[in-house]
Amino acid sequence: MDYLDCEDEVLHQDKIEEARKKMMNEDIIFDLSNLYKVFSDETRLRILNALLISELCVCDISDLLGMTHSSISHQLKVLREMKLVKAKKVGKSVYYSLKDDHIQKIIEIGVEHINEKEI
Amino acid sequence: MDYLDCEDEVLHQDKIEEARKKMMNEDIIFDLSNLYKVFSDETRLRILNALLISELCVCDISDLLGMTHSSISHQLKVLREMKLVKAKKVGKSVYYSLKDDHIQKIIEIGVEHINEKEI
DNA sequence: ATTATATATGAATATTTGTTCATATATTTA
DNA sequence: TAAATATATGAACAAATATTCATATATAAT
Repeated sequence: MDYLDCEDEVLHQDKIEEARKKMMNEDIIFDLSNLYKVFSDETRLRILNALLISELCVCDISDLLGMTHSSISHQLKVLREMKLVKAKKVGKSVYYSLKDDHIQKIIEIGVEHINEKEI
Repeated sequence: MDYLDCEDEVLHQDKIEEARKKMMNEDIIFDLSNLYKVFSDETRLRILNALLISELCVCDISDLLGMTHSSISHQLKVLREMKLVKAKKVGKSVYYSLKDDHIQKIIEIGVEHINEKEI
């Protein structure tokens, strides 16, 4: 059904071709979307924010955020799978900390954008 | 029900307090989560990626991504609301372009993280 | 004025996802 | 060894969200 299509004269074939050539490949887009998905949840952002300040065990995080251990543990699993945090087991406790400093940078740029937006 | 709680000895009150003091406020966390939500969808990332290369009308983007105008238009609305793109109407067409350069930075850091992860 | 085209949008649907609940596992203590 | 504690996880449920479909609006062309 060509009601979906625009007249040829409307399309900018040169621009479309240029974009087609220069765009990132689909695998990277997929990975990127999954990475940002991690930052799109308030609970995970709060966990990352807390770990940016101090290494913490699951109990600490639950207490700090006022949420159940289960909920926190599920989210920590997501963060582990995305290689954003690392876990260190000591006795019955598991201590979590950030794995690299991209996290801080990503959050900083986000904050910048939000602050500029308000102007 | 205190089965949710840890023994007091397990909690690190000093660290918890420090984190509580230094953490970003909830409004910013909320705004941040909404910003990253935009980047968490492949279609929106592809649109942003295309606009990073060239200004394009809705028809161009639909053609480039092989998706319906409706779908693209819905996503462009999200991008407009988050002030990530701007629209310029010329005749029947609407040309979209990026609103600021945080977008490029956010994507770049994301790509960096993904590349390092694979090592 | 009427028709066609480009874009926008509300509603419905299907999928994804965060939390809860129940339970499992691992470690420590009695 | 048995009981208690810290964490992890599968399944169920509820909420959020991307696309489709139908339709509306705005501009241009006839």
